[in-house]
Amino acid sequence: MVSAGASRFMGIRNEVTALKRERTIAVAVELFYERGYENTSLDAVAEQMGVTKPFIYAHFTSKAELLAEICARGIGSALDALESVLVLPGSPSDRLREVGQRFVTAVLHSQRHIAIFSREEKNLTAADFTRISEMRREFDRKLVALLDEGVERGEFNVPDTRMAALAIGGMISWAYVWYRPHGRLTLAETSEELTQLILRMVGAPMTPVARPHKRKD
Amino acid sequence: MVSAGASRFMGIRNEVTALKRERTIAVAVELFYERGYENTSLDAVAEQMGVTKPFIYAHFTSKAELLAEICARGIGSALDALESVLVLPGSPSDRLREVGQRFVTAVLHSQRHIAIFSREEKNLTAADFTRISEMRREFDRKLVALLDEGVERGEFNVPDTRMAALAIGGMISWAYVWYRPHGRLTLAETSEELTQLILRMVGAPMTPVARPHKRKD
DNA sequence: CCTACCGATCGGTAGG
DNA sequence: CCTACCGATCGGTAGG
Repeated sequence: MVSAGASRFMGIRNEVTALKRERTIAVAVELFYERGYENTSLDAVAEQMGVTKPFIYAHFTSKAELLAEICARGIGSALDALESVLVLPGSPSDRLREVGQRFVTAVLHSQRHIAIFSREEKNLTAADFTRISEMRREFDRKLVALLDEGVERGEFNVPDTRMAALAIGGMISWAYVWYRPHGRLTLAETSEELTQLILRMVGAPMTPVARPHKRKD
Repeated sequence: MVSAGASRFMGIRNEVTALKRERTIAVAVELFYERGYENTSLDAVAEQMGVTKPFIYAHFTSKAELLAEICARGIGSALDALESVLVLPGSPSDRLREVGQRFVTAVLHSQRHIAIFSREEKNLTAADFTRISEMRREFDRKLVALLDEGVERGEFNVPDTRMAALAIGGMISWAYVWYRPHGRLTLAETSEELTQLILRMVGAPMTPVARPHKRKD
């Protein structure tokens, strides 16, 4: 992924190119999310940016490539969140709690990307779909491994870790459907609640229900 | 919904009409699910049935109506499953267990319908989308009410029943993504496992492998 | 309910 | 990277 932090390694030319790609992707995310991929013409994307279609084709070879980039970022952010925890020390319970927090946060921050991947799967090329699905399977495998470790150490009580991983993944991924940034609960509260539900589901040792309230000691 | 059981109340003419609608819907479900709604022409649907497009327009006013019917059946089957339990006697735990079984079963039987609704939301007319979304909200409200009842009676331990209902709904709905009819687990096994996870998540008693929850803080 | 067709949309590109 | 365009697709319908 091209991030602002990489700028210092790029010439001004590449930097401008990267910026144009980023802007195009950002606009496409918005429109694909609001109207759907097939209901969004590249003319509409270009118009939203104040340019014309060939501008887009200077940076992407096809509409489907733009879609693939968006989907890969969505799944990638969830996978990154998981992997960032797996290198940390701590008990399986501690790490699963941290996974919950980061995974939920990633999904909610990438809400639109995740929604687009969920909806537009059939509009990806076969190669892109395979690649991105592999990322999803990678996520599942690593989550299963964490659950297995917790079971082995006697911290979790789960009869079928593969199914539990799918249940956890689904329960969180589905949040893209109902979460609203200015809804009843903040992102942090939502993340905290869902993490508690995950821990309870796998029978992790109960910590006092950490409601997002200020403690008054 | 028109079912075979209604035949005795219909003339042969209406029965034939109903049959044609059913066949059209069945073929459309298959193709919309496999290729996506926008990638499926009505010519393709008609061809699959050995007829031509005007055959379809004799029974549906538009492609979007066909889509709406499919989506409504998917959500309707989940809602029916929930409502069929709410009229039964029994403790909240008993009924939640039954909801788990029936809801999972309904989702997996309607897997393709649920997938199509999840993906094609943006292709529904505004009116259809509102109507079907209302069914989904109805589902959530009724599940929240059941959880609330369990909390009041001290059977469940859930800090936020609205979020728990969304988590349960999501975890099960998501099964359309990964469930495979001839996969590792049968439908009954999948249903049983997921139901156990639900019960554990809300702190319901009697889970065979449950541990006592510490409630001091 | 078929044949035949229309009108609109749109991804992609030639030419400059 | 713009203007201008092409070619294909497809929802929907007239006419019989």
